[in-house]
Amino acid sequence: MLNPKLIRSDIKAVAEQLKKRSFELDVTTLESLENKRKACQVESENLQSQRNTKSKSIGKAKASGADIKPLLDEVAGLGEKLDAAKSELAQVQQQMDAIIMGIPNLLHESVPFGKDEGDNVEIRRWGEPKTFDFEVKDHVALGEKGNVVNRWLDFETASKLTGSRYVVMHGQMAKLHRALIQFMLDVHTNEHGYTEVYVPYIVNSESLRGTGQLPKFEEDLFCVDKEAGHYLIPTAEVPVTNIVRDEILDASQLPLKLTSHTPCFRSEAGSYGKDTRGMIRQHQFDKVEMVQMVSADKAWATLEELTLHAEVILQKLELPYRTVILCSADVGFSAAKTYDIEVWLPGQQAYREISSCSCFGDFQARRMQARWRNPETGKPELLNTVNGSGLAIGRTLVAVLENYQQEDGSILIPDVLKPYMGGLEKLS
RNA sequence: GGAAGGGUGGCUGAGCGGUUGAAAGCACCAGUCUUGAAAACUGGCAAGGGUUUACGCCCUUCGUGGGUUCAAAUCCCACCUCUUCCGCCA
Repeated sequence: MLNPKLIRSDIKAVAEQLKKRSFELDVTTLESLENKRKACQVESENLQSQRNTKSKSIGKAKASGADIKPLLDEVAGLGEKLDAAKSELAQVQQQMDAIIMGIPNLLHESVPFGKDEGDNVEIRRWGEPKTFDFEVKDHVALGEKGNVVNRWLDFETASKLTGSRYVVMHGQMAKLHRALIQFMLDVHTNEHGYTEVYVPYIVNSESLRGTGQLPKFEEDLFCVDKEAGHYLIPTAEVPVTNIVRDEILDASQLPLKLTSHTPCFRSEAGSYGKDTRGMIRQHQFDKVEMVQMVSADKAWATLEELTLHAEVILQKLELPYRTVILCSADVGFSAAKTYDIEVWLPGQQAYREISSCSCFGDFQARRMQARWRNPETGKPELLNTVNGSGLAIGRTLVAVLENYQQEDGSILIPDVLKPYMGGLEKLS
């Protein structure tokens, strides 16, 4: 949520900035609502104030034994007028809130302008895509060996159990998947200073509002209980970030660096034809997430730092990747700036997103009322939130399979994962 | 699932129809004392919003939403949530 004061005081500038992400702000509607709001609020506060003083004087009169009847007569019609004014104000405010909650975050000035994802800009590259002297297979082909009770990657059985876009993993493949999780959590907690957290995989709608998934993107979510407003998490970002909702942190608690492994659930509505083959786009996938809550002055540096934390994982796994900055058309609703990290997939001969690291400024914090107390002023200030995948487990598994494949279809285990695989050298 | 008791400011915790936005304590900030620190003492200290050039003035907020009343932290109803006990069960 943008600062309502900013919208009020300089709506033209806000509208201008939003144009960069092709968002048309309805300035006329907003301005007229704002005028109405002002009038309504002054009106209802005046009435409220009148009633308060009169009620107080009744109390005093009663205490001193005076006759309160004339005073009661004075207040007679006030209540109804007040109710009317209040409900009008509430209506106006509701309309404004609905608009304001639907406005995306302002982009950081360093975000390049673009029309679509093709305009994202590569900013660095690490590692060389390996050349193979045999015909490479993609992960689906590599995972095919075996049968219904031991196939490495079994999409058919998963669709029997549930439907499309799920997977069953068996044996060493399931273990490798788990090894990746352990490895990433260990790196982030031991080397990058994050604290591991375990969180619910189902959250309420307030949490989803806090991080910005609701009200605008409900169709992307799996709802498990409409009445209770409970949804499966689309990312650990939601429960982890909302830990600080309605809290005022002490300066000594910053930066708050949390990491969490969770499954993620996405309906993938609107991506019907996309990535239907294999594990790239699933309704359920695991992810290790990094989240940092920091003071405003640290936000941008934190984004750089956190992005490197994600890159370190790929470096340790010796997987070639590149980092791109998302252009204005591709940055998500709540983010002010986003780096995507794309890993090289020999099976696709392409770099594919494996992590997305974003700085949200105070956009999420304002929705969540997540603050910290600045000792210099003694006043609470909104936190800034930064988060990123470190990394998506399923896609990392795909990358390991495809990059470490051998001609005979076996898979070498990356050195850093061997300790997690009981010293195993390769999957075969 | 049944029973009982709670949810109040950054935290602990009083208040249970009317100068209570809310006692007290802790924490925090400033000062006195001290070579310095601690202790002690003195003072300050909620958040959000409106309005004003400004001092200020005003409104809202005691889990959430309704209701009663001129007036609600305080009474009534519903819901959420926490604790304890019983039952059931990973």
